Amino acid sequence: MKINPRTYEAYKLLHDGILAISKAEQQGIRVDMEYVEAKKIGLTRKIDRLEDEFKVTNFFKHWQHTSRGKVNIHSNEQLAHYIYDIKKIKVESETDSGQGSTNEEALLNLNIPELNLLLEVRKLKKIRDTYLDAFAREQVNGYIHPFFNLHIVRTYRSSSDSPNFQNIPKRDETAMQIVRRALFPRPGHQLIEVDYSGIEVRVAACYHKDETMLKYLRSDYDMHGDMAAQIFLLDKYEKSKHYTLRQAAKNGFVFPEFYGDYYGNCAPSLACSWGKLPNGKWNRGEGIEIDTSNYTLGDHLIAKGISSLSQFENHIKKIEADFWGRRFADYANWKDTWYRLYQKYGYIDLLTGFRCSGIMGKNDSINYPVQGAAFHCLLWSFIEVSKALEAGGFDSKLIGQIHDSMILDILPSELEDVKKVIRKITTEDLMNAWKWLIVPMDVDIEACPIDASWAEKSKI
DNA sequence: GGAACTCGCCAC
DNA sequence: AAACGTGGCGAGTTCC
Repeated sequence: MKINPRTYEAYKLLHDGILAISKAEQQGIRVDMEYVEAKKIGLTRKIDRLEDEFKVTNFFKHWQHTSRGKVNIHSNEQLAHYIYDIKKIKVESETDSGQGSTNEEALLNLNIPELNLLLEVRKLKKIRDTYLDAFAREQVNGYIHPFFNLHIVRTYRSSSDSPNFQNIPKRDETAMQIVRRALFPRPGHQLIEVDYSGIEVRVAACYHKDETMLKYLRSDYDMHGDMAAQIFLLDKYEKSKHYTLRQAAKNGFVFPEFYGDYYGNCAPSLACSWGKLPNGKWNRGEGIEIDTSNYTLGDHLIAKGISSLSQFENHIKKIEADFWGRRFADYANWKDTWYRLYQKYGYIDLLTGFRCSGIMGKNDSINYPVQGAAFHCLLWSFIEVSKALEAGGFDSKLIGQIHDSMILDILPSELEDVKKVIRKITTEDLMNAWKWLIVPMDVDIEACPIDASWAEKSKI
């Protein structure tokens, strides 16, 4: 049987990939079990205290009083029934199945102070029961060996389990500190993480080849800064003053739009992050300062003639039209063409030789090939780094991977050499291996001090 | 008593 | 016309 060379190349990537990954899995990550056990006890104490505090509130007493059986304060079904059926509070947001929502956002919107206790308990239980328990359960002789699967995900990305090493808390400072404090390198070593910067945006550009996007990616021009200026009506974007707004533009508009979201979702979520008053006007007193004075974003937008959410939504609608109609018109055209091709043939082919078939919506057909090929850049690099470390007789080892990054356990005296090896592979060698990569690639490297936990990672 | 479901929440 | 992509996992719950 004749095999398409592209298919063979894809097969080979998974074959070499799983070999490199299995070596990392064997290596494992050290866990401080004394710390884990002590922390679990501490968290349990805190959780018990918060639960006791909750159980003497009028809110709980009424909930229990109106309930047939014994209330389980961790049952969202019971909570939703009490809030929306018994207390008859209007449902503002629903779950996928159409029930009244009890997630954090929904509960905060109810403005019931007692519920903050429940939310705090949820956070602590998540840390204890999902992360610390998993480390304790999965560790063997003080090391966990997370699995990294290449055969699960529809997009040909990876997944991880037992324990999942790809969703360790990072953004929430408290959760991050508690959980990452449990993970260590081998004695005398240090942990480092190497991640590709903006890899999905770059890989997407290799599909659509949008002229404006290529310019952004091949130069120092700042796409998110430009979008911040447009969205927040700044005369001139200045990194020192407007960095928060740049983050808001990036995470509240640009990325959601790339994933297929639209202004109807983006505008309200952008707006609520700096405080919209109940009457729909901007809150003058609070919000993000856009310069060093007390002049807030609310003040600024009102001055620019946007004083209500509906005006802001209309503003974002226009920006979206400009975003896809003018700024990234080639990109938008590619999305249409690409989806039509899927509809015609029933499958899509990735730049890395993989084929996705099955039922897909438009967003799926656009996102799958990007997500998959972006991960394959990481996987290719992971394989090459694994081979290079072995061939070079290094004692530094790969220990894991998180979609666009690799994590290593480093012998400090090898750090500089390992960094050189990695930089060459991830930038030069990858570009040479895959000619479809038409924009430069770049990696950020973060490191922990010697013998320090993974909570102490910082840019180097 | 386990499979399968919903919901919430962690990551990229 | 529709409207954010991919996972893993714990707890509660229901089904068989």
